[in-house]
Amino acid sequence: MNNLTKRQAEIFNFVKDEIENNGYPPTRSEISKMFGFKSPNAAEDHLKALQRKGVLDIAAGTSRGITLSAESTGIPVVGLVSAGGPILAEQNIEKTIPNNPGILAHGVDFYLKVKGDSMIEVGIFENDLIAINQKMPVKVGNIVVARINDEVTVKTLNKISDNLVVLKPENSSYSEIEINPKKDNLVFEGTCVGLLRDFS
Amino acid sequence: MNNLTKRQAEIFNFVKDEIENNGYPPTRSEISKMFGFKSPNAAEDHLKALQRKGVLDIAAGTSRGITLSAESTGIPVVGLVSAGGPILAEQNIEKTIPNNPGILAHGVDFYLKVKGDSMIEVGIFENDLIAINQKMPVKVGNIVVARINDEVTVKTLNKISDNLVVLKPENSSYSEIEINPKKDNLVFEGTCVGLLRDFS
DNA sequence: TCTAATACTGTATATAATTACAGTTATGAA
DNA sequence: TTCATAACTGTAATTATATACAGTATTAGA
Repeated sequence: MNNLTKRQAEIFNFVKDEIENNGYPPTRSEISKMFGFKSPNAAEDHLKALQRKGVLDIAAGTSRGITLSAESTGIPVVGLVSAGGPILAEQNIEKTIPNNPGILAHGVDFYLKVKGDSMIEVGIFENDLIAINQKMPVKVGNIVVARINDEVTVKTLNKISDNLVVLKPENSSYSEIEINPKKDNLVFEGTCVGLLRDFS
Repeated sequence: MNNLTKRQAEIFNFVKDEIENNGYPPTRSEISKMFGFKSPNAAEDHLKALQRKGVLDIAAGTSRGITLSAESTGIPVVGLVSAGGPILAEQNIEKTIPNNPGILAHGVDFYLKVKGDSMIEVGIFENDLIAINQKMPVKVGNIVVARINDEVTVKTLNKISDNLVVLKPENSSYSEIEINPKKDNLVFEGTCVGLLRDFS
């Protein structure tokens, strides 16, 4: 998010949660009640700040006229880039697509656009979007997004130990990748929790 | 929907669209303005009727406190059943999942849970949910949901003419299905516009 | 045929909600 | 130090909104 203060982030998250849980945005009073403000103007000030910072849109003279701005809504879609740096860096984000809570069993932190055919035997095809959860512990048997020396790849995790990690492509014409995490720089970016394909 | 009158359906759809487009529900005045009512009470009456019929929930004393009820939100997921009757009949609906406008390029009328392996070569696997659009014209080359004499199947449409329709499984161990629409009862239930897979 | 439900108009009012203005205190940057 | 920003309190006013009550005309079902 766009350098919100801690407090602003709290307010923002409350607004977001209220929209998600209630189906409509909160009023200034409801925000104030939640945070113990004695004046609705405290909430008003925060909303204005959040609007200034571009994460909220506020319709004037409209009760509950708060919406999340385009930037703050949506889940980023990143390409399978080989470059270094954080996978969610701005320059990697191709677009964002609306959040869809409740469709997949696990939370989705970002979507990764698949390149290549190394996973076709489990039905992951080029240009599919795979939904990635960054917080789940990586587990043998799961499909993971791994970064090996700044190269990002999607494979099934087949073995994980102190000095050997085995990543298995799901395509019999490719061979397994063996990594020694002590020698090579290996980072797990997340676990694949879903797949989205758009036929068009 | 639950036997709404034509007018009630119009109001309902307006409320639904407003929530989708604005991010928050309309007021009675806004509804009245839209439909040309000279009294906000006309809207109030309709909302009460929609609440009585179970398609809306209304929070008392709350501005814009309108939410779509669980039944009226969400897209149905149906199993690939062989039984006759409409595919979206209540007994076929396994569950509903939240609507996710904007993720797929085309509208989704329902999701179909895939059985079998006849489409694995295009990455459609057993238990995948394929997103179906019922309104798009069926086109050669697209993946379609077809009902042949009360049996529902998912295949690529390879040829369509007055007396021959060819459906092609995307798995080399299966053979093409040739249907004479004049002899066999063939109905296209829709076109596959997306795919959703939950790894869990 | 009677009755309930539908689909409104018209009026009115309490209250829900936005939002401006005037302050206070604390903090970090110029 | 000075100034802008953040994070509030407190008050108040306008307006946005929900919602009741009293009607009327039409339609659909029992």
